[in-house]
Amino acid sequence: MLGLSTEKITETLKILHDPTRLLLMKLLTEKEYCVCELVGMFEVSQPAMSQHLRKYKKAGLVCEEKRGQWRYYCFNEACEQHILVEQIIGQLDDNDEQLIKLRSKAEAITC
Amino acid sequence: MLGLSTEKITETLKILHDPTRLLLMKLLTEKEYCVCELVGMFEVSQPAMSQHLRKYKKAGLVCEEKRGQWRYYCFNEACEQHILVEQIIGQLDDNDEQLIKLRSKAEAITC
DNA sequence: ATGTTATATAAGGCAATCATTATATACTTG
DNA sequence: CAAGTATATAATGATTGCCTTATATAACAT
Repeated sequence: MLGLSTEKITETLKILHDPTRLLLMKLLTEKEYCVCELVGMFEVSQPAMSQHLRKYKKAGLVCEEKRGQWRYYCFNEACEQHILVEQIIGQLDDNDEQLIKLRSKAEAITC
Repeated sequence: MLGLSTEKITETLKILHDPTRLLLMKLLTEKEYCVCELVGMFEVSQPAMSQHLRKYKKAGLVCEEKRGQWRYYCFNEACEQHILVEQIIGQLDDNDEQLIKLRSKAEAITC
């Protein structure tokens, strides 16, 4: 086991220490979402969501796919930090109220 | 497995996203240190170290023991977030240069 | 081509974080 | 008790982070 550098770990924790980004990452490990869905689910502004996603992208945490006028994001399972990320979100209570609400909202959204 | 709340996880990540506090936590899981040792090892000011330790303490991450004029700190293995913390520091490369330097400095310090 | 929708980027403001300087507390030693 | 050492706390200032507003880009529809 080689392990990660201090810098890589702190970079990852800086990204996931935000509640929106922590829950968002949990969802992105389960399936892909397009930006407009995420904006609706989290009730944040479109630029705010876009900036959250940019942080993930800069750290290599997500895959991005453009289809039509939409961009879909999901967790990049091949990233260097994938075990760390999986362990962190694995600590989340699966019955977390916010998570349940987010998932139910997702179903109601059509971009 | 119950899991932790979003707030508890983000609180913990906020504490460990700082490189000094990440490495420091790694050391505190191995053995106890007094504040003056830590100040010498990390080459930070005494108040800065004291404030780092206060953050740990506020989050319940450390045990504190006063012996003589020294205060010794170590990881609180009974804390709610102990698995999360152990997983995060478990990702650290054990041969991390900074870690090796810190440990060798520790031996040279006598308060 | 024009308008509309989806998304990104840039610029600005406010709040949180981190280190520093200064001061306080508490124990120890003479 | 006075001086010294270890530690904590408070106040200030600089930096960073996150959101907002405004604007740009790109795909699609008419």
